[in-house]
Amino acid sequence: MSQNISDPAENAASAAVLTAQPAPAFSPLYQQIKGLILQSLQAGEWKPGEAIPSEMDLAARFRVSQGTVRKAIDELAAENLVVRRQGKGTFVATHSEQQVQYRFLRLMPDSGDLDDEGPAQRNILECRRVRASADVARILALRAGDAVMQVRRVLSLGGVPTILEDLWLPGQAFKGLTAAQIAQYQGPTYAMYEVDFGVRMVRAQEDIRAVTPDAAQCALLQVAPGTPLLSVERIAFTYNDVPMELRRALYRTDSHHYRNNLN
Amino acid sequence: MSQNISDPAENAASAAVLTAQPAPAFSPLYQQIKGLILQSLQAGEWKPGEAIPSEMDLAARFRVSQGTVRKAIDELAAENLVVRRQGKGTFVATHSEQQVQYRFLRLMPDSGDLDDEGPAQRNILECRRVRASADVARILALRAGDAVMQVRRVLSLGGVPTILEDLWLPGQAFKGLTAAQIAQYQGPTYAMYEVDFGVRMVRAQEDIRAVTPDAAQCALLQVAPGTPLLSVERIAFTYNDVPMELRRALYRTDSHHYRNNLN
DNA sequence: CAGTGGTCTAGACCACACT
DNA sequence: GTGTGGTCTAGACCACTGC
Repeated sequence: MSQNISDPAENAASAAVLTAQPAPAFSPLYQQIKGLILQSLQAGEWKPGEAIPSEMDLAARFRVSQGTVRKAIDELAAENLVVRRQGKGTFVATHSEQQVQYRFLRLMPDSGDLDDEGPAQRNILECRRVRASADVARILALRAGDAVMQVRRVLSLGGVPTILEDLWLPGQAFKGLTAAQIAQYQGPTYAMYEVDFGVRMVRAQEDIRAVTPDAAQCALLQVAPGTPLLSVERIAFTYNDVPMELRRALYRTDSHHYRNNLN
Repeated sequence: MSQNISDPAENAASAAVLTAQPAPAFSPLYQQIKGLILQSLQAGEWKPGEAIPSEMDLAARFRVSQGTVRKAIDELAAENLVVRRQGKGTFVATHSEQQVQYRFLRLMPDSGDLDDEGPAQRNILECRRVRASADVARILALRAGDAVMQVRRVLSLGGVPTILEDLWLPGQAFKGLTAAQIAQYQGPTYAMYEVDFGVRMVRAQEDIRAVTPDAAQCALLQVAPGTPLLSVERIAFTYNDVPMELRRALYRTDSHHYRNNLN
């Protein structure tokens, strides 16, 4: 089959691929299916934690074979957008109820496991609406001066203040965010974003440096002046690579380390 | 088909899965095929850069359908052990001739690309045979006191000394390694391991910290005393998760940063 | 038991590379 | 053209979950 497909569930213009002239823009059927499922995820047709239709149902809906739907879902699962559970169904991935509680946190205790230290204790120092500086605006794809929510907090692991981080969130999408909301929420902050703001983080990128903290930072992390810290700048993205959060954090690495697996 | 498979190319005992009692140890056919291909890779039946037999050939050899072989190879490709090239064949992955020259190096210039800075200039300070300390032995799965090769070098990017690293390699496998060999080899050091020692690194793990270098380290990297540096401890593994190299490196992060993508 | 995802097969056809 | 990997289909059966 060499034609493109559209979602019968949509009555408007087809979401098919062939657009302009230059390239034939050949795209395998399963990629098109993947795109359509992605649109439904993005549009919130199925909420995080919910099951999406069975492979047979989707195959019928898109008028393709089950195998083609399967390959599309395989890729979505590989990208952690969806989780397959044999015998039960395929579910929209969520930062809640996930085995790995902190999916994007690569900090590990030098011995033992993160879970041994109990849940991270959050100390919110600040949560206010501010105007985006030039660089924050650039990273979040906003205009300088646009409203952003800024949060500053200290995370303690095993009772020791270990992470000092500033978060910036687009003011539009995160209107009404409060310090209490962040402090009280059980589980990952990214799970709260899903529940309270309908924003689901899908991937992130971190840039890491070694830095010397200033006096204020030393005080907050209770380290001696001159102690080197890990500077971690994280940009988190929703669907379609839209940046939705900037974090600038300092990690103590005296009893923890940043673990990265390379393949 | 619910039985296990063995490689007709081997006349000895089957490599099948069923071993002990407790679990039926059910393993899909394609996993068994994957294991058999893995054994051949490990045994050097096909060398890095060479093509492995076509899917049809492998299907015939293992007496399964092409689709089953395909799924096995899909996983091997996902783990970067082989590379598929449409119209040409499937090739054993290699650290040479790979698009990404430095597969395990996550250091990026703050602006531009690593390639803009030209090839890294290697300055070998030391290359000698020593006895493994307790911690080096533990990491490399040797006994304390076993012979290891130790290398110390400085890598300069764009003319600036940026990485100071010590390498430890099992003395057995890397007998005869010389400073000249490391210095002269064009391309990644991991490519040299393949060519000169038949050792292929398959994955790695890095533990990262922020540290303050001592006077000697400052001198070698030409930084002021007190400059914070990134400490990167990397363990590189061959097939079967056997550790074959330990690197302890210091990265300058004044004009570069460590980039990590999280999914 | 029915429904879900997971495996396996066999065959057809397409896209790409080399010759 | 021939041979390679890549896509798509249709159908059978297996493994797991929950009613």
